Amino acid sequence: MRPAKVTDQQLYEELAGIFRRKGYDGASYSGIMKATGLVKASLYHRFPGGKEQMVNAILSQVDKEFVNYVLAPAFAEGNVQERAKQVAERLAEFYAAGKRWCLLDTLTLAESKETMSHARSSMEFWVKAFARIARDAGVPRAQAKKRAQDAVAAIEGGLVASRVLQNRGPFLRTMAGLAERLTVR
Amino acid sequence: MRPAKVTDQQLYEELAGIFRRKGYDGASYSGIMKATGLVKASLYHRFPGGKEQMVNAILSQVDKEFVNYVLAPAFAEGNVQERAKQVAERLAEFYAAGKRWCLLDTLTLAESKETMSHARSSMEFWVKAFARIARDAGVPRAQAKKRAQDAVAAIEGGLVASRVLQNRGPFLRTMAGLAERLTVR
DNA sequence: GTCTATACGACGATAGAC
DNA sequence: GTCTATCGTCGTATAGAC
Repeated sequence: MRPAKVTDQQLYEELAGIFRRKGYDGASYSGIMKATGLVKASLYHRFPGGKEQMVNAILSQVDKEFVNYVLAPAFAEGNVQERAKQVAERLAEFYAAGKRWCLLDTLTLAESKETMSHARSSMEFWVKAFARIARDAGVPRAQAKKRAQDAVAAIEGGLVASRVLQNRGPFLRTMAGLAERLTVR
Repeated sequence: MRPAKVTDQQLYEELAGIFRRKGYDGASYSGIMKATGLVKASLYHRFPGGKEQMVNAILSQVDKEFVNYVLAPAFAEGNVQERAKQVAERLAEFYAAGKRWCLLDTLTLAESKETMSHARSSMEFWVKAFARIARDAGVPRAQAKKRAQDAVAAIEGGLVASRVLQNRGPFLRTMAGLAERLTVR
């Protein structure tokens, strides 16, 4: 068995980049081949299920990154305000200050049931993390969940508006106000 | 010249539906043919420029609807609160209470320059309408624009979150809070 | 204005050599 | 694990009859 040209990690990152920018249908094999340096047959060797499997692998990978890094402070010990701010910082980092779109947005136009349900789980976990912060700040349970959903929505919207308006302001302001909207009042 | 099977209006609505749900690359001619009842050659007769032209026509059509109906109250006479609420109502109607996605989101993954710049103009006009409401409510100019951008972002995000979570709550709450976020404080 | 027919490249997918 | 070669299907586009 020949040496791998690219590690799984490298491959995942390239693939995530493509699908993030182009969406499911816009991500063609010719584009994926160019980005990864692998030919089609090699890609099918690694992902016998084709694009569908690539997308699921990517979502799982991004889930890990979100759980273990981006959202981790939400479940940590310590001052709630600090934790909220740390999550906001890591989100800004993750989305490259608004220059990267969100896979949960770009992939959910394709009508694959598996992808849809995977994306839903991912976003629900995200909501849970935000709700945890809100509750730790003293917000009642029912209200905390709504607040968390609205905060996630604000981030997604910030990314869309920043993309369409070609102005990162909306995303950056959402990040700046995140801690307050989750914890205050 | 034969009678048209479908009017421009009907055609635009079907096309808008397809592109809204599938995005640019996901909207195939086979799907468009099924939805419109016209064969490929007939579609090329009406839109010699193919999908690209369809998209531009749709965006122009939707612009008209937004300017003349959805956003019209923003530039009307009368109580600001009332006008803001009316816009919110019409937006909820336009997006079918969160069941329809936004073309400005789904079309801006394709990298057509013309489409991107059209989408940007559309969203900028939207921002202007919201800013007008905010200013009429006494918000200073510079702050009004940011507030307007953030409100548009909140709506886009509400739509994305509602789609991914399969729960219209986020979109509906955004609509419910729209008038206040534009006019109060 | 709509249709049938046709062309062709791109795309998704597989077989088999190294 | 990667490659070349190949294949059928689908997406895009046009020509010409009615």
